Amino acid sequence: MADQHELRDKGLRLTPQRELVLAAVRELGHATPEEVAEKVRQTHPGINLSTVYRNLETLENVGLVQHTHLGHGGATYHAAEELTHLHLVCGVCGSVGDAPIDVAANFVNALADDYGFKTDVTHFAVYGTCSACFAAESK
Amino acid sequence: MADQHELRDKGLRLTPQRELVLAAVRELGHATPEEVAEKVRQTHPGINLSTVYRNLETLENVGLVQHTHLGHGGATYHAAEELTHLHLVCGVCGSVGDAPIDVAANFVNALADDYGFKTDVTHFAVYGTCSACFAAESK
DNA sequence: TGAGACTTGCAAGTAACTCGCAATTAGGCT
DNA sequence: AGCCTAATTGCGAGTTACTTGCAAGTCTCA
Repeated sequence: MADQHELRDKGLRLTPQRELVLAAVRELGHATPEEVAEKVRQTHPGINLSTVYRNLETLENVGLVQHTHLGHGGATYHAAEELTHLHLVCGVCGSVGDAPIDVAANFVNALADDYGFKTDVTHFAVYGTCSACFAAESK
Repeated sequence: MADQHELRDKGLRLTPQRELVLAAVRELGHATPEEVAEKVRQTHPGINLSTVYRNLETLENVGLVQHTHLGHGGATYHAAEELTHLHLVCGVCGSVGDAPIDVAANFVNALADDYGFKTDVTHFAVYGTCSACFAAESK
């Protein structure tokens, strides 16, 4: 029942929709609001898209999920506990790879030291060309 | 007249709209399509927004401009020759700072060595909190 | 100068959210 | 256990930021 309490603990009401949205985000890893809605509809067909949007926002406010910009405009949501990696988005094939935050540690520190800028590397994706596409491209 | 040839050289037709869009991007540094349109309207009031979008796309295809995602969904355009810096977007105040690409060199290399991922650091903004907001936040 | 391809302007269309509001429902209280 | 109030949901309309189809206009090259 820890699952029921984490929402209550944050001062949120425990509604089926809310639980399902959170569960969907966790299960999907990273997903657009649309994908979350689709997932939730498997068990709760009537859920409205705006409810999904509002719940994602609410859950984000209390720190249970976070969104990341992977490009093209739309945001994708992650469970907060999974946000331990950064996203490598390939501009050619569109794939999204992961890399541990550590690889960016130097970069983050440099920005902090030189510009006082406190970087959240997970919020935006890192754009480039993945190894597969790079190999294909340069052939 | 080099200005007229650079478009022709790329195999593009030289239309007033096209020139003005390119000039606007250069003058504005970084701008949304909407801002480009507004700028162009100062000298060419009738220009249509879709013409701006299409020209930005065309100019991007031939490498004269590039777009960057600064968050919130919209893209901003830059003249290709100005893309020598990365963008530090503050999530609190929304300001966009610049930093030379060099600070990311280590990071880019690490990604290349460990993941074969060829990063284009200028394409996506770097998200975080600027020094001013960080100071204000932690008070 | 003339033909043909490329461009533009315009209007309608689409995608992805956002907002207002009435009906519903969770939770604390008694 | 039942009630009351505020939070939440569903729904429809509205908004924002582009995208697309097409006819009319314009640039190039021969």
